[in-house]
Amino acid sequence: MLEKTFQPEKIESQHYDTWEKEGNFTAHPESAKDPFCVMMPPPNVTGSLHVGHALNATLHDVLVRYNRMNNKDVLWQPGTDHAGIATQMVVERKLEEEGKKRRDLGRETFLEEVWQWKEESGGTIVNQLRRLGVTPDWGRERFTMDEGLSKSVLKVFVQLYKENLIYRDNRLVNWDPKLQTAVSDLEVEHREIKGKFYHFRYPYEDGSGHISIATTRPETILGDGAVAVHPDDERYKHLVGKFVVVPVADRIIPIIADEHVKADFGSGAVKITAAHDFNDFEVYQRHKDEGIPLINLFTPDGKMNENCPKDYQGLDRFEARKKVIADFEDLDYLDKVETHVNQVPYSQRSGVVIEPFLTDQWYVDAKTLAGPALEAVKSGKTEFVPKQWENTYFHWMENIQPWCISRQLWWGHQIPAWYGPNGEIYVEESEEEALAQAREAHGQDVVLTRDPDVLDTWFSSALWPFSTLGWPDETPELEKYYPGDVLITGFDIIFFWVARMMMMGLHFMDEVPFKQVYIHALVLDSKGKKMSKSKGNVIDPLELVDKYGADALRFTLMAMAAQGRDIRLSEDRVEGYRNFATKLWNAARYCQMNECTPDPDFDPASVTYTPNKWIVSELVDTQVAVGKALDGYKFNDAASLIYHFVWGSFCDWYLEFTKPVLAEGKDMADETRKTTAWVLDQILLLLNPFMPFITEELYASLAKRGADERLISAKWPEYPENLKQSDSVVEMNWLTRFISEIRSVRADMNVPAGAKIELLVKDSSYDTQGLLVSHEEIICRMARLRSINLASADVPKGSIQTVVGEATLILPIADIIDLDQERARLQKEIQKLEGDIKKIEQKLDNKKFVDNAPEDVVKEQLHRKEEAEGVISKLSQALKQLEAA
RNA sequence: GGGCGCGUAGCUCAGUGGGAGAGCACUUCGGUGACAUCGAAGGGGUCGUAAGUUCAAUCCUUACCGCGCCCA
Repeated sequence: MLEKTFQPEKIESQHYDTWEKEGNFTAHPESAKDPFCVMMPPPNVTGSLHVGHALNATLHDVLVRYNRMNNKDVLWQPGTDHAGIATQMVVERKLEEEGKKRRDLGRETFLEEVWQWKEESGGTIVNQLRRLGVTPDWGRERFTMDEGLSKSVLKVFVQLYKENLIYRDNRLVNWDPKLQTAVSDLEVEHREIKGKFYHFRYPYEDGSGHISIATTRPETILGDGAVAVHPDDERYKHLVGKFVVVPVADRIIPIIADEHVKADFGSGAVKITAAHDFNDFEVYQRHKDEGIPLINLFTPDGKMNENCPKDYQGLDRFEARKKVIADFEDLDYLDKVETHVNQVPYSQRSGVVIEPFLTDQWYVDAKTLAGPALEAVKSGKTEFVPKQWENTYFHWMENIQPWCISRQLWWGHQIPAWYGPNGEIYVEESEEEALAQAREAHGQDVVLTRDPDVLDTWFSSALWPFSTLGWPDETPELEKYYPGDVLITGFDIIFFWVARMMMMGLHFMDEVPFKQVYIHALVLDSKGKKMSKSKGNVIDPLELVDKYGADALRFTLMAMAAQGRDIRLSEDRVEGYRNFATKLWNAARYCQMNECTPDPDFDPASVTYTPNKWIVSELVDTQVAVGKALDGYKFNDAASLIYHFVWGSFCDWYLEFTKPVLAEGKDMADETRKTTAWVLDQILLLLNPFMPFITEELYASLAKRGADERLISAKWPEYPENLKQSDSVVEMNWLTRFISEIRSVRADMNVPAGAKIELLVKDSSYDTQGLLVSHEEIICRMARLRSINLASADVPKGSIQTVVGEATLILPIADIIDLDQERARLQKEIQKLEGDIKKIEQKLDNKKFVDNAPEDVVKEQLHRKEEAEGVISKLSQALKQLEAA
């Protein structure tokens, strides 16, 4: 016998181990089955599981289990990425605690430390994922730094270089002075900061006066190369071509005209510091010939360098700012200071203010690669779900910038570029090849130095859809599983990852990496705020698993995964779906107690008892709708359909219908037992992708099955068409309405819940009388009646009356009820119906409605009107009798 | 500033060109051989505002108000 409640913690790990041990997660490239392939977005190897991962993994798992049951050869490719910056930071911090510094250890020793850390701690998130019951092919787990993937990275880099799609360039990058590396545009967070707007005066070289400029970054004045004004600005037109002296820096710079200057902002004159501002750099490029210097002021760690006046050198950039202001004030060139809100770039990685910095870096010609990637989505080869995300993708791709792929780190794929004695570059997959090339060029052996930088982590992630399948080797996996079916991820990495996989996939495989991209929600806290450690509103998915079970968490996430809307997760919902699991568990317990055991020879098409026919029909409807929902990634619809079928149709009604039959061993008892058992089995099948643990446990508990017969390897049910019997649906709809109506008036009239009362039925049709006979026991039991009798024209005084269809229901309980209350109830009911009729009549009186609306809509309104009038007439009669009493 | 999305019951959210829905919360009743992590019944909404299209708008269009996110 099953326990009274479901205790997830007792069975979860055991089932998981069994599934895995039996090889259920394994892909079979050699099999003849059609493939279904999804790629896990590789989490950071430093990461630990948050709710976003839980949502992503559950979405994958539901689809994966569903497709497995649909006889697909499923590959769910798992793995982690090496997270260059994050991992290096973690290990550096750990070394610091031991009093060691990265640079003291040297590159090789440091990397050994990182690898060691990865071996010990890198598996955290992967193990946490297992707690959710998700089933990727763990045997194929990959890591972006492992041998095969590193080989792919080398090949891609070299090939792109040789195709002129990777090049070296000297331009401004987002520089993180703390980490001392370039970071991606996408890793820069613009924060609105209340700062100061400093207005300074620059005197004209000829001593004829001064021009005012304003800046939020006074320290960059030391590197000013020009003052720019708008060419049409009447105030300044005559000054263009003049020179000004930059105070403190003591440099003479030109006044230039550029259309991008906003005349109405500040004084209308702006300083141009080309080496320290992206906009200024663009101005500089337009005016290179006008003698504008390009002066870099900083050292890589954000201090003032040798290009600054002596007394500035070595100062931190923020100290320098204060000093510039003070020096201007001393010289009386400080006009005024305003408070000002401006956008300040911060590094997401280190949290310090980003510095636009002029350096040599490696770039991918993203614009060229973006062409086919853009076209593939436009032509529908790859399709976003929901579709609106395509606009985000298009916008990004159409405005794509050169992709800076070099990082000044040690942890990552070291760039395969070697520099010769004359600074010439050899890009090859190995040092030997580079040396050979150099030997050829020089006619003798030369010493080469390898570029010390590593590649952006996303460079290797971009190759994930084919590098994990063995590329560049021509493997059976690559042949079978590329392109993948669907990529499931959050919108926040459309740029980082999706776009780049599209570019690389198309360039190297000549085919899109996946046919669909399902963009899922962000998981927010219950107040709609992003979860973050600093806000302290992080919900730990594993705590929820401990408290409510993995199934409850999974089901909650699926029930809330409506397309195009973020998820506000609250514990109440998880608790609610835990209750759902308990409900199912107890329904199974009922089946077990009543010996409803699955019969392999049972044919659901053969049932004759109407409730059995009905539940089978309802099940068929549910199965069809769930399949449709899943095929369209409507996970919330699928979850809700199963929920309502199980709780509403099966538990609340069907099992109650079976009670009289089973308790008293009626003719239909055997059929009903088999039907109940069969439907429960079908529920377990349909629910399995969502709640794998409880369903697997119940499946094993409810029948003797083969040793390896498990839901994880079962077939998704499909039913023949003849299982649906709509006459049973009509009949059961009548029955549930009939029972509900009696319950409702009983409660309204405060009839004690335990009181068994008599029911009289008047004006019933021949059909209804038949139904009353067939379902007498069920009605009596569920509506708590003593007896059901047909009434003559005389209604006992002081009865409650109500209407179902053509029949009037009479509950003669004058001794229990309050007649005034009953009068009021009837009046209220009549009023409501009259209101309905009025609305309908308004429509029907409108000639345009009758002429234009589809015929069935008009008919329906007529029908509704007649029905309401029928009920009113009966209720009015009841009211009259009451008045007479 | 540009783009996208969202305003539906107290809360969290589904949904639809033709009778407003769910879960939770709330109220009343219930200790009945599956289940109190439960059952039965009930209250509660001019579907953000205004105009337009339509026979008909919560749904389509436009504007506005409020909120969120992304990009500059």
